[in-house]
Amino acid sequence: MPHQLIRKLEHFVALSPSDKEALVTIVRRPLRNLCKGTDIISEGETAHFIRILLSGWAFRYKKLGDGRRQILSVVLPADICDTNLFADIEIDHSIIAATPLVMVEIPHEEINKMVAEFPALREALVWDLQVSMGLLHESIVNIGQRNALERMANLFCEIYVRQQMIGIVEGSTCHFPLTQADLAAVTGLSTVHVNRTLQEMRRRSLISLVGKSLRILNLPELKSVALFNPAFLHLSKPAKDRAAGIQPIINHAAADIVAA
Amino acid sequence: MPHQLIRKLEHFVALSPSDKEALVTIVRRPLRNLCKGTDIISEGETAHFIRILLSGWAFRYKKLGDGRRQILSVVLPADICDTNLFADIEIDHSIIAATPLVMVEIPHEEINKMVAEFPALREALVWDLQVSMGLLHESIVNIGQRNALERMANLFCEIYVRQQMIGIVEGSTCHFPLTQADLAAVTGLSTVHVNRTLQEMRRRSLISLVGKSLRILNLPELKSVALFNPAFLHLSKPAKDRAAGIQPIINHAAADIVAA
DNA sequence: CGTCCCCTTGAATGAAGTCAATACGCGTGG
DNA sequence: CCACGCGTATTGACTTCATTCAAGGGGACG
Repeated sequence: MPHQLIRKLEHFVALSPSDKEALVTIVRRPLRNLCKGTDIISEGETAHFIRILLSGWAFRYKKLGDGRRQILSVVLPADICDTNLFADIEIDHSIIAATPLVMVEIPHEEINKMVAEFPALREALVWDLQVSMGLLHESIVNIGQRNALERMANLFCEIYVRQQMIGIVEGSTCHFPLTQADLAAVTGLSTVHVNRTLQEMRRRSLISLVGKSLRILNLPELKSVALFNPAFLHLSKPAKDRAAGIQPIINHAAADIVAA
Repeated sequence: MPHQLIRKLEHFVALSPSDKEALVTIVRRPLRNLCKGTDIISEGETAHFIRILLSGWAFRYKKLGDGRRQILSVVLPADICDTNLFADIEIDHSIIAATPLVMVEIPHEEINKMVAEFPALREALVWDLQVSMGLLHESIVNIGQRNALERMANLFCEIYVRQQMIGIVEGSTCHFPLTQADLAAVTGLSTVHVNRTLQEMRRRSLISLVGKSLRILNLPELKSVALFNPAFLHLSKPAKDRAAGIQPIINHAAADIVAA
């Protein structure tokens, strides 16, 4: 499982074997298994550790006083649930398991020890946090400016590319366990309209979504419909590093991701 | 000017006189004056320092390929423009001066030196960053779930409370230099609908907005219409500290803010 | 005095929401 | 093996909220 985390972080910063070793070591601890629907963190709690998702999906969300709910972002395997990496802090939102999931909890003091010894890992984690913020930015633009079709297209692009970063897509197909009601809560649309928009996307042969499996039928067209912009992935700097020959293998992977 | 920054940070963490002194010292450097409409940072640039707004307002925004623009957040005096405090990183959005403004640029190395010597300041800055993320969360909920009236009401609450935190409101009145077109770009509405919603708010005697001045006529009602939730301000922990008697003066100020 | 920007207004249009009924699996248990 | 229930997906008809288009008004400023 830590392979996915390593794979993701290597998109940001080159990691030495000892960096990776440190990462594997710190993740080797009791796992927590949660059922779908369980709260991982609730608004108002104080986090004393960072939680890393090893498998399964989760939702970061907030509720309005009258019960309306908005999903802020989708948390995928190898993602860090907490927005503060190095210190205890109270959180302003909740996270709930969208599927059964496995995670580890690492106390801040251990993270701090680790990054003190392995500066590349600090850099990688900070970079990862910037990507999380970038996702929030994209989400605001998405909901504020894009119409239903563009919004959904953009979401599918985002999820697909993020899964590509951790190496769990197979060709044009990836896992996608969300219901239409989930999609509605992510995009700020109604379930009915999500349903109709999905039909429109199928009619246009952009995607197929059966069971829990998403297949991108026409990625260039999907990206174009979505006005998709992968800038939030913050890949360029390490892409440059790699272009200089530091990590040719990853370079190739990054090229896949940013390519149209 | 640094008073406002100190005042804001004291809402998060108690600062000693030497902490404050360090803050004043680091801010004492050449000021940059920018005209309204000038870009402070553009998407794709790499930030080598953090920029602190001393006076004036700015917009954090992203553009879609076809020109549509969404404002991600409003940057107020005493706010930090950059989302990465301690290291150079490429940014995924732009910031533009919404009014004429004054700011300082502090190299990351100096910030790092400062927080190494004054840990309370590190804690305060990290806390401030969490509030920025909280604002993004609120913004997603706002645009995704609230209707036009609720959205605008929420925005006015947010701006009012944030200005209260830096001590620049006078009674129920505060500065508000945005045009209706700006409001539209923040809320994801059209300018026409912003105009009509403002009329509705005036009709209901919630606010008055003349010139560049916002007056809250009925704060409880405005908060209730907005389903306003100040949790994103992350005030509770230090509020508890202060309740323990550490900083009675600020305690009082915090009480003002969180009070209905 | 004209120009530009911002605000305001009306009318028509359109995108998305709501309501309500129906259909489809799928697992459970009789 | 079938009946039942439950969550999820689909559909139609209608409503509503918000956008678009277009025009007019007011004030600041050169």
